[in-house]
Amino acid sequence: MPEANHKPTINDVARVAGVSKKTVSRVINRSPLLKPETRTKVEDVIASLGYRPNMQARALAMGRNFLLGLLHDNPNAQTVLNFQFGVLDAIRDTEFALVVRPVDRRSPRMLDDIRSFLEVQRLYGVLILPPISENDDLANLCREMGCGYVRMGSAQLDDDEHLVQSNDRECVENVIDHLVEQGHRRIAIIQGPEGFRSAQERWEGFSAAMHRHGLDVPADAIARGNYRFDSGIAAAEKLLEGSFRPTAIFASNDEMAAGAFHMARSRGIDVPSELSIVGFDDSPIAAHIWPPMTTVGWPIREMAKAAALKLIDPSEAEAKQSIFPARLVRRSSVAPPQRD
Amino acid sequence: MPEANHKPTINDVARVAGVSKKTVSRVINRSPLLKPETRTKVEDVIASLGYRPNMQARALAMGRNFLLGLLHDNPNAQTVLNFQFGVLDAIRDTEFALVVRPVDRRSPRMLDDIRSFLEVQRLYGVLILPPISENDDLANLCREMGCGYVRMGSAQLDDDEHLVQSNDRECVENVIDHLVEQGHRRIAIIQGPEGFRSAQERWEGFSAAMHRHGLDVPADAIARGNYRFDSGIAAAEKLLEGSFRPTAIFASNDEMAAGAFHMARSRGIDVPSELSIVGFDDSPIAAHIWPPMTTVGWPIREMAKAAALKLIDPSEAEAKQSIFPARLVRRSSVAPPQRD
DNA sequence: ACGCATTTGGACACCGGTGTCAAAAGGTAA
DNA sequence: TTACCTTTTGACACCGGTGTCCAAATGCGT
Repeated sequence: MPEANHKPTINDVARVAGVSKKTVSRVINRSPLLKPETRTKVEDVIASLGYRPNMQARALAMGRNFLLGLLHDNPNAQTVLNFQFGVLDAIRDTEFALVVRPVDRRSPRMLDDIRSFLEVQRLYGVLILPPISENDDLANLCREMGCGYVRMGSAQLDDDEHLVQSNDRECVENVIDHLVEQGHRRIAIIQGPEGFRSAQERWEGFSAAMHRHGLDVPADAIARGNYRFDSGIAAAEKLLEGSFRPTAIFASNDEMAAGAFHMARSRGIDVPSELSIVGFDDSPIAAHIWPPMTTVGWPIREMAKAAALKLIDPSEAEAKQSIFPARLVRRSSVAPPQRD
Repeated sequence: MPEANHKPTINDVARVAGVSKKTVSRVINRSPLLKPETRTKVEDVIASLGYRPNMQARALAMGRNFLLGLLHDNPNAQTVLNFQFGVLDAIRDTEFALVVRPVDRRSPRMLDDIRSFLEVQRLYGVLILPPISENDDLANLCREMGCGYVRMGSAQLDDDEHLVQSNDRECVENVIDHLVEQGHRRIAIIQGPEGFRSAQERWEGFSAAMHRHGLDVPADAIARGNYRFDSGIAAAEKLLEGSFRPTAIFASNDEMAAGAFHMARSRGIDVPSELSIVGFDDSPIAAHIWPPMTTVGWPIREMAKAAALKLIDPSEAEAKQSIFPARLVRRSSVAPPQRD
């Protein structure tokens, strides 16, 4: 007799369908060696009983949880959030859930902490966000622990590693082209922090484009920040006080660009008539600041979704490495330079 | 003989220590009815073997996972992120992990989706963020599913429900007092969306303070937004075009306040000399916009941490309901009004 | 009709913990 | 010493799935 309101288990399904547990298990796991009519019969019983497999039991038996992990150590919090939404989008309507785990890049115990985390949680796979995605030890750890992983926005790696990135470098070149078209020739850059690949890529794009246009990039035209607002203020101050007298500044992310806005404003310099500024990321601040900021947008949510699907959907996993297009978002922080 | 590099299980520990599985289990679960010397002996073996309990097995046996869930449906994404960091802070150095789950407030299947999510994940407990924390059906569902929960920033509830909130209302009164001290008398408000308790609280604080100061609040002094930037622009436009001619605007959150900045700027109105603006939340935009915005900050990370501890730490759980202090953050978007 | 190769299905052990309950150990009183 | 009670421990079933491996069923050639 069927009990009152007891959650049906695989045994109940098997009993009602007149097959064994294992056969039901095969149906659930889409085993190909089942007679179609058996499959249908079992599926009907599953539906009529409202059976749902117990994830904890599966996790125990398979030694692996139905959880995706998000490993991040990101100075730009907004990016993390967008990334989350992309992953959540990918796993909507699946049995997967998303576990978020911050990583302390500077801690000497970082690897041990993550090892212990992976040991305990037995994740199905992890998505590693920049900049920590550039850490090869971390990637090796994941592999060693038998945990799938996708590295985001990092450099070209072994062919068998999953990677999702965007064409930052090329897009920064487009930014410079745009500024040059507007008539700018003294263009300065606020670089991202040393050792960050994204910062390196953006610098290379800048440098290549400037060179292509035959424009100088003296030391006075270069300042370095750490991707945070305050560092953008300081970097802009250095650039504006130097002898280079830029008519345009490219900042390697929007936060620092906003810092440059701040500095310009506090020195009474009008943006864009006296100084053009371009950022990178198309984060909310870019649209909310005054004047609305021209920046580079990259499809972070789509990238996150693709990364998650690489982990959970074998058919998506075939292309190990994907590149998504970034594009220039034109707003109002760029104008032709004033004549000297 | 001890095997090569096989992860030790509770059986290994029991065998080496010369006790039964169950005794080891008792040690792990801090059962009080163990002889201290037995406990010590087993703990030594655990340490020497480097044993770590398998969470999947525990989850199966106990019908409950060691996961905390974060349920949110929040138009202000930054808040979600801060909240996450607070929770992660609380569960650092524990065996818990954090699962993030967005909720679609407008979907008719919302409750079914969450039910299914809770059924599958068997979370230890969930933290419910505003505004969805105001939904009693959701709270009841959690209780029904045997899942612990803490509601954030909602109203006074049954005494046996966990609740963490801040004194929004009182703090908005302080905002108005501050504006009045500066000499403002025509103060307008941009309300949050209808049906949000936070919006309601902030409105009540505004209204009470205005009344206390004997100041009028005509219809022209009230506009409503939805907590997003664009709605702040529209609301500010309405206020600035009306006959009320406010000298100060209080916006119920920073995003909308930033929209008001935007509108003022696009109409050539200077902030703060011609118009003072105050926001709420102390989100990054408040500090990054020009001029830096006076706003109300509330200790969201501490609140999140407290909420998480209520779920996982019995000693923290005693105080069912906590209130944290919000405070005025003075920056540069408030100045005395110009004479008419 | 029969033997043999190939599907398909099922019994059973196993994953690594926890709960139950009775037995063993220890302590005190008679 | 025995009876009796309390504290501490262990044998065993159980959570709800999956993997192994063998038996039963099916298809096919002769």
